[in-house]
Amino acid sequence: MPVTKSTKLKREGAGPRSGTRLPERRQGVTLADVARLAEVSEITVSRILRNHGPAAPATRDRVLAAVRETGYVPNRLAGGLASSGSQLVGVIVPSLTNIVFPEVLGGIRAALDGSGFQAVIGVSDYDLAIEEELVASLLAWRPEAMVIAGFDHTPAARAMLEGSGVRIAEIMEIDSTPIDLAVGHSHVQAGFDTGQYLLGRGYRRFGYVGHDWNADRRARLRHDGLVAALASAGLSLVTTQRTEGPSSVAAGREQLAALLAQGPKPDVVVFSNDDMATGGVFHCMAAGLVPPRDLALFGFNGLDIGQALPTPLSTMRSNRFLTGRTAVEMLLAQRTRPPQPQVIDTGYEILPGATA
Amino acid sequence: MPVTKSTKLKREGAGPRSGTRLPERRQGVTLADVARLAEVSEITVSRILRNHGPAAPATRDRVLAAVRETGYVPNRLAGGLASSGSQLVGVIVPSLTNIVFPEVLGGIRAALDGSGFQAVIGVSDYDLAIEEELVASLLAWRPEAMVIAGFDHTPAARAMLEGSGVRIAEIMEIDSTPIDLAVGHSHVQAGFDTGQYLLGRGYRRFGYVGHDWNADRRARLRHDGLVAALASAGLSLVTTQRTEGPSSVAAGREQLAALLAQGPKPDVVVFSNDDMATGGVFHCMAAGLVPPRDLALFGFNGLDIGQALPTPLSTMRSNRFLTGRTAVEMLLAQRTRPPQPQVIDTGYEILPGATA
DNA sequence: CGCTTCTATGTTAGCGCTGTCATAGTGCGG
DNA sequence: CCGCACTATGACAGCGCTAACATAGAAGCG
Repeated sequence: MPVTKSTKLKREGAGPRSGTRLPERRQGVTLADVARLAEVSEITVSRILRNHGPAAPATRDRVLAAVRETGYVPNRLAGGLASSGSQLVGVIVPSLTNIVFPEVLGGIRAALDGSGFQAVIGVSDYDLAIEEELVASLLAWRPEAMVIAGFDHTPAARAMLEGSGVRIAEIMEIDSTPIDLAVGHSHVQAGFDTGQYLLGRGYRRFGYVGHDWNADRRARLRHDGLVAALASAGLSLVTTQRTEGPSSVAAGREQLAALLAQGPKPDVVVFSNDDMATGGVFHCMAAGLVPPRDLALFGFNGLDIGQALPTPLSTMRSNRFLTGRTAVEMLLAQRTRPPQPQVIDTGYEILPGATA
Repeated sequence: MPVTKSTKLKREGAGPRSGTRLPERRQGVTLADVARLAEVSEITVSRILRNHGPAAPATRDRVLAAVRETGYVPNRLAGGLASSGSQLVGVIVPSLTNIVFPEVLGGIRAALDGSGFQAVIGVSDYDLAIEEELVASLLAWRPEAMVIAGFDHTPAARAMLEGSGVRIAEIMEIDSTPIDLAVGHSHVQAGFDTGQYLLGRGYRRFGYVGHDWNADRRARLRHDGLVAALASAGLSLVTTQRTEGPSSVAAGREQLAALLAQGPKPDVVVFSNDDMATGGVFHCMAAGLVPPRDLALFGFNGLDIGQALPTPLSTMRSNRFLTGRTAVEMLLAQRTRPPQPQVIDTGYEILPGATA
């Protein structure tokens, strides 16, 4: 066999590269370098590294040795371009500091595990303009699929998503019609069920403590569902308190204090989520109020922190991990969009706890 | 206005080789399509889209209109390949569910904002083998820089990082010599200072509650620093409790209960971090112990949750956001590795709180 | 023993974009 | 008017890799 077959132009020159001998781990080792060292063609190296197509054990060993010796790291940009497939899944979430999103990402990573795909994460900070930029930016990497939290997108972002042709999962809610696939649960229904549950427990004077509705539209949907449940019993919220900022334990504490300092006294307060509700529990502790005797509290999400409280929080658990995993599993199982948008309900359950 | 304009020109000639004229990629507007529509060359479109080189206003308008009409999204794989620059920064963190890492990512994103660079995040789950895979995988995208938490890497991962030639920031600790740049603070010193501080407050019978040291080596460094401070006062830990699992509020609660149920009674317990310490506070609340009167508690990190507690946690605040931001700023400011490894201390401060 | 079927490897032709150098057009001073 | 410095645009050659199509032996087979 022809040993020194230089298919392409040989790159001679006083550059930082040296002969094909010493294992000098340098940036700029290419397939051609490995192929030359192993005395095979580039495509053979490529095939062996990807476990694609047949290969003689002896050749394989020689190639792998050459890879090790040169410290070769494949260039995915080139690989993706050549095969028009990036092995990437784009993910856009509004936040990473709200623990529910890292949990979703955990599910996504679990589904991706062993698939050879990798997630590229974008964080929109609850800002649709940033989300639009992220959509463009991630689409530019030609992902095989996209996962994006929520249904709220700018028209441009929606157009890009639709026009991209890649499979799209809109997750965390199912109260609207998705572009392609929705995985999550109904927040309106969750809010409604919360109301029904608490009415069933005998509460009648409902208070609400929430955070920014513009950013967290899902929190508003739950609120609306709650109000609907109350309305169906001829009731309405007796008092409401809402911060313009994001949800946090500190905000929940402050907002409950503010709520109780003014206006009618509720017998139960529903919080926009567990972070806020945990803050509410802290306020009660500091103020000497014992839930649910003096005041009942109810959250949403079913976070670990709420369940580790001295008095476990009464709340509703959503399946974040399952949502992320299911979304990616469905996306990878069927690489083309179905004729009709699909919706998967990952559900939720009430955690009775001891605060309501 | 997602009007249904004939965005993607329908291409026929589905034959395997339809000359070099009409591209009939299933789905994908390319520069060539835009160029044809705008009646300019591809390079002109490329230059205008990148704001690179001169362009007549009329041409620019025509090109931008064509881009809009076709819904063109640049292919970054191709762009990166051609210019050998991906505009990517690889980031590897051990976890996203531990809030400190999203906070670091916040700092990284802040530094990246407006730079045109994008972060690609890998999560190692505190597993060095996974970290090694991630290093290879991220390096394959030819990032301009890498940020990685900690100094602990497999030999192979270290070799890849060193050999890649790209700038590397090892963050969150500075107790070892970095490959290139370290940004963070000394955990040994933090542990030592914790000990000194508590000794100064009069505590003498120290207990320790921790979590998995194999995964979280930095927690161990703090422990070691604490022990050193005690030793310098002729003391040692009177009792220790450690879970094999990760840190969590629930684990902290259980471990403190276990610690108090057996062996000598401490007058202060130092926790491996704020999550664990918060669990400790919860245990005290449930057990009727009032800190610091009955038992003092001390954490690490300075998380919001600890400060929102009815009794704010005594702890040490580290600057996660600053660490992430500083690391990326330094990396981008100087694109080649300095002759000597650099170390930046982002420090910490004691939050007195009210539990110790 | 001619012919099909594998297996192992190579050759060719781009993937979509950008760096580099070349080429027209333009205003302007001398 | 010529040369000069620009400005605006284009032609061309790859970046590093892989799909698709060869090719050449080695079996398999009736």
